[in-house]
Amino acid sequence: MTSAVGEKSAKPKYLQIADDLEQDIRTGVLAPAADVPSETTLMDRYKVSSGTVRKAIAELRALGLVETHHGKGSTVKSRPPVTRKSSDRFRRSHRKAGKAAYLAETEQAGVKADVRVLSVGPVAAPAEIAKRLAVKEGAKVLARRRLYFSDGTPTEEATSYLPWDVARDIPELFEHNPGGGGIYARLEEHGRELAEFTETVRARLATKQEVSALSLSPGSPVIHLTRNAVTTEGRVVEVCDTVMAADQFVLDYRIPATD
Amino acid sequence: MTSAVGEKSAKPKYLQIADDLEQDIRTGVLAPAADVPSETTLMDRYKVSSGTVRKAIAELRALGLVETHHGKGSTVKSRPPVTRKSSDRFRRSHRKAGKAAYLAETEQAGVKADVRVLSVGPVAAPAEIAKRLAVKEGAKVLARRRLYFSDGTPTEEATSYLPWDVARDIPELFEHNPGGGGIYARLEEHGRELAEFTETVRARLATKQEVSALSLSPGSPVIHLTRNAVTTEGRVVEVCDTVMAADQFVLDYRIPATD
DNA sequence: CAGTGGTCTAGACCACAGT
DNA sequence: CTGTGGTCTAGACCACTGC
Repeated sequence: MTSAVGEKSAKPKYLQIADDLEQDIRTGVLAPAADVPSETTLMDRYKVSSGTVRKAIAELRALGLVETHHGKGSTVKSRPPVTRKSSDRFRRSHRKAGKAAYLAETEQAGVKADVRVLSVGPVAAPAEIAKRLAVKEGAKVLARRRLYFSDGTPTEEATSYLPWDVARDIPELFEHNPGGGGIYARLEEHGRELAEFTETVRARLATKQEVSALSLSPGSPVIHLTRNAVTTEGRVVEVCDTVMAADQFVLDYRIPATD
Repeated sequence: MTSAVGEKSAKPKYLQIADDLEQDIRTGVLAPAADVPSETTLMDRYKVSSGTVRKAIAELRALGLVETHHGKGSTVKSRPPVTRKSSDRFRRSHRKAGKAAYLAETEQAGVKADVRVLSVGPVAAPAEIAKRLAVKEGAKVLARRRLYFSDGTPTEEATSYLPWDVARDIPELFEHNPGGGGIYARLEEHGRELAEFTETVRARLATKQEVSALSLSPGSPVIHLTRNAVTTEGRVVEVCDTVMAADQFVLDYRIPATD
């Protein structure tokens, strides 16, 4: 008897089934990308009703171990290598060499990176962005929305906001491809010397829009990163709002031990 | 008719009910800490069966809007102010003033902070910790496990690991209370001058152990932060492994624009 | 004790995928 | 078309809370 479930145990059946399947996944009996047994198969195997099997599968989905597709079934998630955002990715020397930040890092991680620019144009500044840029809420700012891919799967959605008076004078910023070194290189070429960046990191569950944009499963966590680019004059000339699939990224920071 | 659900709409009933309740929460009809209507009440109100109501409530739980307690019911989550880990929390001047890092920051956020030291003593170094400390896996290291509370609710579990030869000479590190300024102050008093910290940030869903330790709901996201403390000689004298409830923390970092 | 949520059943019907 | 998952019902019984 391979499946002894429900024998006056403390654990509910659906958790026992989920744990069984989790074992199979972790030990490799169910390899990445393999099909999880269908609901009817599991109903037979464990002598339970559909609702119980469905709850077990839902548990695995919540753990991020499987993904389910209507009409096809559930498959074990593959664990793609994580990209690493080192905190030296904004080195001026990288920009001078014509590399944008995202390329400087994904390249050394051995991942095929890809960007699709979704939109470029004026928008009304949302509240938090306006505050960071020190403009009025709803003021006209330039927004550049883009979607990043690692090895073909979307992993990150980012929107850069620039004050209109800054962006106005830099025609490349209105192009889909802002040129080598990215928008930071263009800003520095036009007299906006960058002194520092500040990043704010939050983690939360993905919204419905993010689930579809990044093709996540509902209930997946995301990292929400908001970055200010500050010039030597102390002006914030760009705010970049980024949402990343949490399982794809590890963020690294260095903090000097100042007095 | 206040509750028009199920009228050949695209949306499943359980989502319509969840959306209804979400509106009530966001508009304040259901205030924080207020009781969500009981399942039987909702079954009556919407003329649906128990399973459908339960799925709606589960949806709200997944969104982090309510929490459910067996035998009592569901209540709207209060949104406690987020603590903010500014990257200047390791300033030597704070240590000299006798403040530990966690106090230096929570104090200025107006939150009642609390620590409980769970254990202090030698352990065998886990793989990743050993690598960071440059010792052999399984080597004896000093571990200090502690649990942090904000306004009475547990929000963060942290374990510090120190190489045995470093910890050995500092008796305060074996006490539950390491004294003013925390363990970093003690390290510096004993000739380990700290030059920098490096932090690695990940986000993921909470494990079962973390769910119970931090009293989260299953499927809640956590921030997993691992910090190295590096001396001027380049030695890593402490690794701190921290798991935080994601909705309680915002991490702030400054990155100078180096060449 | 009554009222709450937690688990589970044995079906039904619908929507989607692939043959 | 068959097989898959997605929604839903109308109950049952159990476990926890608080009076």
